[in-house]
Amino acid sequence: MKEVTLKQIAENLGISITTVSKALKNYPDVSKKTKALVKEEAKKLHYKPNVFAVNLRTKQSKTVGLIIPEVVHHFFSSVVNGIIEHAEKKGYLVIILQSNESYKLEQKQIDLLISKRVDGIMISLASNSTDISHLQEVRDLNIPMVMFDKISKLIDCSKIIINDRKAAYVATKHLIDSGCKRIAHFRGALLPQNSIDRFLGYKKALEDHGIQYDPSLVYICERVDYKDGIEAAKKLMSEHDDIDGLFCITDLVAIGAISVFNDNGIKVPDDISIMGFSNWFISSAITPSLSTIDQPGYKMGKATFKTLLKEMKAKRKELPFKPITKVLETKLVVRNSTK
Amino acid sequence: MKEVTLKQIAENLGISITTVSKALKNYPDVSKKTKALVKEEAKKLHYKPNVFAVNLRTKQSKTVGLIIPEVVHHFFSSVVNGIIEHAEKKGYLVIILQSNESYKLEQKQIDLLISKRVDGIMISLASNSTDISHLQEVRDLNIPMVMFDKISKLIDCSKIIINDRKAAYVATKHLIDSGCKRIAHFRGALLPQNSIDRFLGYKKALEDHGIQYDPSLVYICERVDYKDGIEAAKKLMSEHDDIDGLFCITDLVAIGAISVFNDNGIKVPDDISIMGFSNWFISSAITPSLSTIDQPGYKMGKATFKTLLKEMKAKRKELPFKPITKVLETKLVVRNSTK
DNA sequence: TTAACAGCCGAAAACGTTTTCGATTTTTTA
DNA sequence: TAAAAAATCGAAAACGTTTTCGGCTGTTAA
Repeated sequence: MKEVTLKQIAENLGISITTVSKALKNYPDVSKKTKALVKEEAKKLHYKPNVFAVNLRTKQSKTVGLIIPEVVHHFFSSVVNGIIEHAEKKGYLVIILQSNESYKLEQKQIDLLISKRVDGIMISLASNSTDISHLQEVRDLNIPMVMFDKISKLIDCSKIIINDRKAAYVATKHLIDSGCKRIAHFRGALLPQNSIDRFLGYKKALEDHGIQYDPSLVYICERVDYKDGIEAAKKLMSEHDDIDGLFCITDLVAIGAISVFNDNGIKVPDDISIMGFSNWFISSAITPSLSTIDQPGYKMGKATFKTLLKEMKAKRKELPFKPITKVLETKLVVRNSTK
Repeated sequence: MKEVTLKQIAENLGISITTVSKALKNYPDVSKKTKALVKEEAKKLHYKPNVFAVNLRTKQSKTVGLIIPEVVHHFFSSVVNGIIEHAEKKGYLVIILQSNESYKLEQKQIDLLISKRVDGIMISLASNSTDISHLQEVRDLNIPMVMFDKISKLIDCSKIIINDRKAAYVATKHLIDSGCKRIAHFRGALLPQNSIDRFLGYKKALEDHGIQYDPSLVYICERVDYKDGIEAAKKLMSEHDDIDGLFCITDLVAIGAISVFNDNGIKVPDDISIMGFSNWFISSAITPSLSTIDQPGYKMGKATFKTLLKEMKAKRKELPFKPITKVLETKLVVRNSTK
């Protein structure tokens, strides 16, 4: 049971390997008759080109790499969804790696992808990635790369993002518009740009609407998850009793907070209005359903791959490529956790 | 700016390519002195082997394929997590494909993976995959394959599963033990084995405990999601008023049902006890928190890859490999939606 | 009749690695 | 000191494809 190769077909037909190869790829200097013959024989033998040889010869793998902080995560899995669907359509396969929010791992994985010779790399940074020499290496090797969501401004490459600051502004403004006067904010860790930007949007909205910014109303959620939300809410309750609005950096944090309020007889949204962020789909399934900002994960994945594709094409044709930055629209989603 | 190759190193050192190759791989017939020289030079030039050439020569890609019905799904993303983590440790990369529960797509993707010459394939079947000729092809080509969670009994390969029937039995028994007499079941579609097995477990538990099985208490949720849960719950409410227990095929269905009961003044668990299935982590975040069956996604991913690895190793050594079936333990998780 | 040309085909190099096997040198043994 | 054994190296084939370039045939134009 041997592999079917060009050689095999050539021998069967009594012609050269060259002609077989060219016939299968519709080169103009092969007669219609031979083309038909070759194609028929290829089909008969179930010929499939050996990708290993093709890769070696063409110097491309038709494979792209994707690094995300977490796989088990609604937003990122939506991005993955958008990416692999469009990649497959264009004949590319996707290798997925998870940095676990670790800078060290991220660095290793970049090396892995480079040594695997993927045609391009898509990455959303780990929160603690401040050193970016590994990313610079990708640029230096002239490997197409697109960053999305969690990006670094220090690297010159294409970027697909949302305007976190603006979105947070809209979220906070919605709380203000619905009558909230004392609005707390559960923010993320101090370093990640997302966390900073959302905080700044919150602050700006307050200031623009005549509400004094009060640092004691801002709580830090390091891991930005359900438990963080619970703890921050408990702390908030013990330290303040006049809060009527809360903007959380994540739906998950918001859900944690809601559960605390539910347990303590604080009515949402009557006593306190709550905004989440992401529109993780479970936010429509809790009680009360959560008002939030829709973060378009699928679209981001799609745009990320399409941009990478352009860059890969340009590279193959040895054309210059100017990195672009695309800002995707977010949407305010009003449900029952706000008035 | 040329690529660094073995040839390059050989020329620099005035020795042969063969020796360089062997030195880097610690062949015994290279002197310590040359080895040191070669390694030093390799490091100096940042030599990285060309995987394309290695693949061609060794006939393996050190890459495995993974096909799942859905990426944006808590259980499957947990499996993905378990797989890619352990694969990376062993030097394998993972290509992820999503069948979108479509048999047609699944078939194409298998072909894709075959033509990419992955070293092995892991797959959880689409619900409507009854024809399994594409899987048989994988077997025929002697490509290592492991099926997990949604499997087909007709294919002779390794399988990693849970005992759905037993788990459903435990879930239903928990309802019975806590005093429920009239227990409804929101099941999945008619075809998928999971759906059938969970239904059978439910039925068996009733029968074993002297409760008459009543077909009118079983509702079908085609898509097994939140909306299905809502609709089934509404229907249940309109058709029956004596239900005191409900076992749902999925946490998501259960959450949908709970929201309906919440809205209609039906107290959970006082009026009706509810069991989910999966222990999707949001189930601890809703009110009331959901009692459920823990389905070990991460462990399943880990076991799936490890089994595949064994099979790949056996193949390389041309040893026979006897497919195994591993049944992972599930756990009853009691929270506040049951008494 | 010759030159030019189009149409068709194949030899051969190249991609970069791995591995077999034989050659050469050095060391050990008798 | 000669023979045997060990240590070290390299030539070359192989993996299967793509592509350049030149050759051959037969037709057309001058």
